[in-house]
Amino acid sequence: MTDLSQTTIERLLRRGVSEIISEEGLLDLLKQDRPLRLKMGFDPSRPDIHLGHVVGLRKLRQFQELGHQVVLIVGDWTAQIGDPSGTSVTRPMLTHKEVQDNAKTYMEQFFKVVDKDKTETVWQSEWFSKFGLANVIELTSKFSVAQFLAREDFANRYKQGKPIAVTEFLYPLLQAYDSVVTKADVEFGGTDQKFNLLVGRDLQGIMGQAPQQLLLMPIIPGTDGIKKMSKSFDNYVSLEDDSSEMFGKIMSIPDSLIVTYFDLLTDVSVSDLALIKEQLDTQSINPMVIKKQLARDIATQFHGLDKAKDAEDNFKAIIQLGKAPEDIAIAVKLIRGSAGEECGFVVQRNDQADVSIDTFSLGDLPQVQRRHYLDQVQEYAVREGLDSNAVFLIDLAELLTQIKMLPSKSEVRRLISQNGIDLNGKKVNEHVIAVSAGTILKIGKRGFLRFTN
RNA sequence: GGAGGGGUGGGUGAGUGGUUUAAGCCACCAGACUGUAAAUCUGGCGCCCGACGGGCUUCGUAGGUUCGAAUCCUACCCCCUCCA
Repeated sequence: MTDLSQTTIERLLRRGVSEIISEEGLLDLLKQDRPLRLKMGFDPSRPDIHLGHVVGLRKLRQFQELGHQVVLIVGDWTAQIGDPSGTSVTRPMLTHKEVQDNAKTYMEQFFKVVDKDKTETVWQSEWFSKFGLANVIELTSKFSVAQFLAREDFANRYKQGKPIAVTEFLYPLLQAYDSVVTKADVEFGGTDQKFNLLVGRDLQGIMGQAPQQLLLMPIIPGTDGIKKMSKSFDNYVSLEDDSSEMFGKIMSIPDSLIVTYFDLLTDVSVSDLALIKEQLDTQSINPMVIKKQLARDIATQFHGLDKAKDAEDNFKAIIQLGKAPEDIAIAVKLIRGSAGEECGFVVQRNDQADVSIDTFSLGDLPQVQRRHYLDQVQEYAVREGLDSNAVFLIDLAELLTQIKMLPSKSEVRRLISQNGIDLNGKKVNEHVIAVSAGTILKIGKRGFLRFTN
């Protein structure tokens, strides 16, 4: 950790950092040549980590590589209050077990990026469970309402007559106290956490500690390219996503986001970054190519190179060429009903119990209808060179809703009328169709189903 | 304790007795096109049906007035603001 060359500083304190408070203070700390205590807290009421969080985690990792120590605080206490920020509804209280489970899930993901060996994990309850009312009063007495109202979003909400819950004042205080207990040197957080982190800095000062320095990370836009990445906007890439999903989601970001993602989420060098930017600006390269590189890079970070490559192949096949994937997760086994002309089927899904369903019977149909369907079967048999015994009639509305691929029969009809369903590459235009073993059904852009016997 | 504002489809938000399955926007889905699951354009977006047509349900909850209600009345539930 002795090497503090200009390039190191540049990488550490510029890239992927939106603000440092104070930069001087932080530089001084770095020069002290001792492992710094880097505080990072999380709220175990939301166990999922997405790429938005990864920006900060990568930064932690970089500090670790210089020998510094991460102090991960499990906010099991504040989680119980539930962060009431925004106008979001008060969350239900979590049970102890839920908090435990969430924390576990969170940490599994956290250590995909951050070095576990250089991390000390502490639980808020270690100190707050002994915290009494007297402590609370003492803590609250150190700050004034005016101080809190100075915070931009509080001020705005106050002006607009929007509610501010009392606990919202308490929340930063508890978080600040964490800094005191853990003797944090630097606290990491998104820019939206600025106020909270500042309170920690102040409190440390008031309590006679050296105030922590703050490293604020930019909030990255989600896959929609507009709103910040967040689970509630459903524009996030979760670390739990499998490689194909991750790859695909990144391919769906608007082109305008490519450089930002490269910058914040990969290790491509500054010069390469400049090159990418140049290529995009001058349109000398298809953005898709670069986006694939991005998707591969990120997928590799979390799933390894092999899986990332598979994901890419998968993407090419399914999305770009519209082919059916190799392993279709849902198989529908065709079975003949007792009356011979009826058809039932068994749905077999990966990792799930088989479900047997009766679907369609010609039995009590009027003659015309009956004729029509039998003709379909005949036609299909001839076309595919099959015996008509091998051809089955399937009611798609029934099938797709039963297996919950689509939410309602109306939805199925809608898709059919919009040419959204393919049978072996041909558009389906009624909901009762003839199929045989081996038939592949494509539902919408990404749903696939395979018939077997 | 007092005064007031409000609860509408996934989100926002119009509509204050009939032409309302309820505007617009966002999100979402499909199609076309492309450079991709980007962008753009077109269409769709409560549920059900032997289905180019038909039926049933929906505006916090429960009742009521009316030929007719998201719109009026009553009760209840919930949210918010201001004053104290």
